[in-house]
Amino acid sequence: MAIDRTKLTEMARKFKKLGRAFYERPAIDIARDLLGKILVHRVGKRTLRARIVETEAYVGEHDLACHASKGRTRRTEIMFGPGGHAYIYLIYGMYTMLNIVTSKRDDAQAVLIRAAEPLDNWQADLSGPGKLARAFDLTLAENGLDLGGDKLYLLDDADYRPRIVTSKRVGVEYAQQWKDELLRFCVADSKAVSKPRPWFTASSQANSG
DNA sequence: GCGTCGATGGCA
DNA sequence: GCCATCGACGCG
Repeated sequence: MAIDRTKLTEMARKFKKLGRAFYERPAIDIARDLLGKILVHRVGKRTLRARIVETEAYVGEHDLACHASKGRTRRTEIMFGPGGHAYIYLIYGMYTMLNIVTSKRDDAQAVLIRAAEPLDNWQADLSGPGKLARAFDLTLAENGLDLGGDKLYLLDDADYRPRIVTSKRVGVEYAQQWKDELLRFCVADSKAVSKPRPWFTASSQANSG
């Protein structure tokens, strides 16, 4: 059968790999913009793909929830580098968290990828940062990967315009005044968003399906 | 459905 | 001694 040239051109326009210009902006903007984007990890013969539906912004050294607020250490060094790299760290001795380093060199900001909807008929539960990183086979060995490469990267989906809900970040009770900042971003009504779901109150969540 | 608890290891 | 978590367990 003949190659559908029109369709290929359309796909190329719609699903462009995100590059330097996208990443070298503030984390708060990128956290919003990443909703609906497609995360890709090529591991062996497999290509794992999912649509991002939940993120959190960690906005710099002054943000007490941001690891960079501890200053430059071996762990946080990657955050102080240029945007467009993966910051992956171990938490609770058994889970890794995938973050996207944003902004420019010496401005340590990042976006945590918290949940996604699997694509390509991939049956996986990606509703939570630990589950997502595990399913995507992301370990400390992938820390620092350049998202401009062909191993781990993000694709735009130019026509996807989700409705967005903001809420407080999860698990940062220690961060004093920063714990209540609305820096968590979710695709409204996506079933893949992790708990607590920001669009339900405690009681309505108990009464729903 | 909801609260509580413990696993488990890098890092400062 | 902390953790940007998760799943198992007990409750009534």
